[in-house]
Amino acid sequence: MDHQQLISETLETWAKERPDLNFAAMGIGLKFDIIATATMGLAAEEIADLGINLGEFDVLATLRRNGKNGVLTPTEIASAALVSPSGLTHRLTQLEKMGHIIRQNDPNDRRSSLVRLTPQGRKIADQAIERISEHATQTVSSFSADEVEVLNTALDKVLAVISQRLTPP
Amino acid sequence: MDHQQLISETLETWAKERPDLNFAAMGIGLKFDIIATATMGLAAEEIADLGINLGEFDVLATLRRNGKNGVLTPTEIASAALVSPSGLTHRLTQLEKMGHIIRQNDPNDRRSSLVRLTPQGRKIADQAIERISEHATQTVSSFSADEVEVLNTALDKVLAVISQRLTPP
DNA sequence: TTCAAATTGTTTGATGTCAAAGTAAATCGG
DNA sequence: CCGATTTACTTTGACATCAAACAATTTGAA
Repeated sequence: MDHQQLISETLETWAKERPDLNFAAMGIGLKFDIIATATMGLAAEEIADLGINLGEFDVLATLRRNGKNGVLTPTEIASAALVSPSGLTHRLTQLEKMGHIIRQNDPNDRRSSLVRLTPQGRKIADQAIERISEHATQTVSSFSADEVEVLNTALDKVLAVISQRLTPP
Repeated sequence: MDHQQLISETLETWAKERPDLNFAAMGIGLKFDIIATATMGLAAEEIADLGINLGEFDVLATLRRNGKNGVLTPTEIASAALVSPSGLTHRLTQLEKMGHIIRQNDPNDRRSSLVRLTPQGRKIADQAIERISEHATQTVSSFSADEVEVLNTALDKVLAVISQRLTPP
């Protein structure tokens, strides 16, 4: 059974068992989840043979995007990559083992450290972003410019609502 | 920094570092991921005090939706809940400990078993679906009927494309 | 009938994540 | 200047998940 069928069947059977409830909105949430899971899974496959997963890519990308130096503190990376401090420590340890980053002492703050992208790490980041952006472009290649805009607008509106909900009024 | 800002900043800095690539489509994927993560996180919070997580809810829901008996085999549940066999075993073990389901022998196939929702499990499933559907409805309550339809249409189109990609041509 | 192949569910081992506790250092109020 | 608080990162412990190996059983073809 494919995903669309799974979703519609879920909504239909729920409607039958609980006709007192409204499942239209829940269906939207379900679609988001399935799309996001599939999209991220495909992106992960694109870079798997580079030896990194999406979380590690996110760290490399954050450093790579950050302009000329490719140097950030763990705290800066963690907030940009939406990962917990402990999660980041693990990612950095892995990336350091692979030689994609190095950890240096921060001369201005001995609690902190400086995470620096190595030339090798930069190369991997570039290969990964090429593949990921290209794959994403392919995925929506059947959409017209109008459709892409409609989609983006809708997503932005949902994002705005979600942000409100995350920061309770 | 909020999510929308994080996304736009990510796309802008990438565009600056790699002007040779196109990041519009990747931004859409990023939005999907952030929306889905937030939505699922909020849904999980809604049911946390019932003592179950979203994965366990999915199992209870699958049984609850399944009509009169509330009985399915593990294989049937796994395919409906998009979980691996080993992941399902763990969920069933937890739910059995809580008294929400029981595992019985399948009289027709001794390799298999029958998973049955207990009255208590049914009650939890009903409470959970009430909260989750209501919360989802609230989330899109600021959308017009038209906007909801536009969103659903767009999501269906994305789902269709994703399904193709998952089953390579 | 018989035995190889397929199916069903569990176990095992590994991974990636987070929350909370821990360690070390910087900051700030008195 | 000094002690309490805050900040920065790591360590520890717990958890959910998956893939692969496994054990038990059924199916199906010769």
